[in-house]
Amino acid sequence: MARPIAADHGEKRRAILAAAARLIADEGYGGASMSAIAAACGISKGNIYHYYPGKEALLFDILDTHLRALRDRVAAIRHESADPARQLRAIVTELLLAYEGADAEHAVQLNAMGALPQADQEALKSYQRDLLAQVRQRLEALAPAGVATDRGRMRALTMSVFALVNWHCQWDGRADAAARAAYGDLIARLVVGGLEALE
Amino acid sequence: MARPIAADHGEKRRAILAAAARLIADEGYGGASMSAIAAACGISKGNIYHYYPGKEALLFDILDTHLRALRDRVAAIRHESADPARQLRAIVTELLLAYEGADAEHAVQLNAMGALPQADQEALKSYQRDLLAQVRQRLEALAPAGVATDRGRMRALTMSVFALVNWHCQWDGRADAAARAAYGDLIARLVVGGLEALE
DNA sequence: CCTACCGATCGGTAGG
DNA sequence: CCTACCGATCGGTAGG
Repeated sequence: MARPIAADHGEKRRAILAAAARLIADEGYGGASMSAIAAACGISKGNIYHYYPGKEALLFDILDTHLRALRDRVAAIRHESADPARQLRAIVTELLLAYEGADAEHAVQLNAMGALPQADQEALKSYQRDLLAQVRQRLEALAPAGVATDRGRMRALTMSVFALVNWHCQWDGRADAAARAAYGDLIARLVVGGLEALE
Repeated sequence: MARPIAADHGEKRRAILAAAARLIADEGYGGASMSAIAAACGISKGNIYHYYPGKEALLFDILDTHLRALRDRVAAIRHESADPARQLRAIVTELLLAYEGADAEHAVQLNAMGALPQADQEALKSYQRDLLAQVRQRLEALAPAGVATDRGRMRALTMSVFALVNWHCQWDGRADAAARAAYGDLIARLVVGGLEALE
């Protein structure tokens, strides 16, 4: 009879993923060695290769898991208001809250995604496109008519919202949930108020 | 008699710096080898150690040169108007224009500055503080009274402006000068309009 | 014949 | 300004 998969298989896999994210965030992809990742988990380096065929697969799984979770969290928001300004605030706040406890994964996205082959990067960018669409949709509803139909400016505005959200960890990575919600509110006000000021 | 410094010493040093910035931007600090940097310059690896005592010194010089140039450019702006909104636009546009042709150095700042010892990072952050002060000063003049005296919110707003400026290369790194000026204008309008909407 | 690991070491390459 | 190397460590895999 075949031996069953160890009961802690999934748990250990998650531990490897978390340790790898932390080390790659701190040391970069090239600077984080498989040995160091293994040591951080209290296992042998060889043992990692039972869970992942190689270092690149580990990096991909970190980003795939992280970005899919972000997309799913934002897609699952039950908007309590039809007001696009409130919906925008709900989305950016949800992202800021999701980054709490995922700062390592977020840093890996910013500084190590380029280490993946182009095809893998494309697969990950589809999650990002879903997120961008959620934001752009609300911005289009909020923008003055002349701006909402300007594809170039709508792209710039959508990217600007992600700039604000994604940069937050750079200057307030240790913010608690209340501070994140307050910044989400600030971002939403800034963008909604700013949009009205565009011609 | 001591041998004079080669006529092309400075030129070669700059070539090493530019090649190192490009490779560290693309591969990360750990992934960019001294051999690869040397090969990109058409010199031997050992020759780099004639110009720099080590890899870290190279990284520091990339960032020191880049950030000092940014600070000096912004400090040298001759503001043609006393209007803080126009001054803010001039500052963010100057930064966006300075990033043109310095995308590698900018990327190194974002993804490899953490590889330096804390003391070196502090030295570099003093340039960043100068830049932040230039922006914060204008935001304080523009913000409603209740906001301008709120240190936490002023910090968040200042960091938000840098989020917008520093994130630009992520989605439009190949923008020409006109596109950069247009985005600087958009950022300034968004922030100035948004500030007025805060209580 | 399977999975789950270990200690040891592979061929190459890193920074210096 | 190069070749030739060093101690160590890299990502990845062997036998048991």
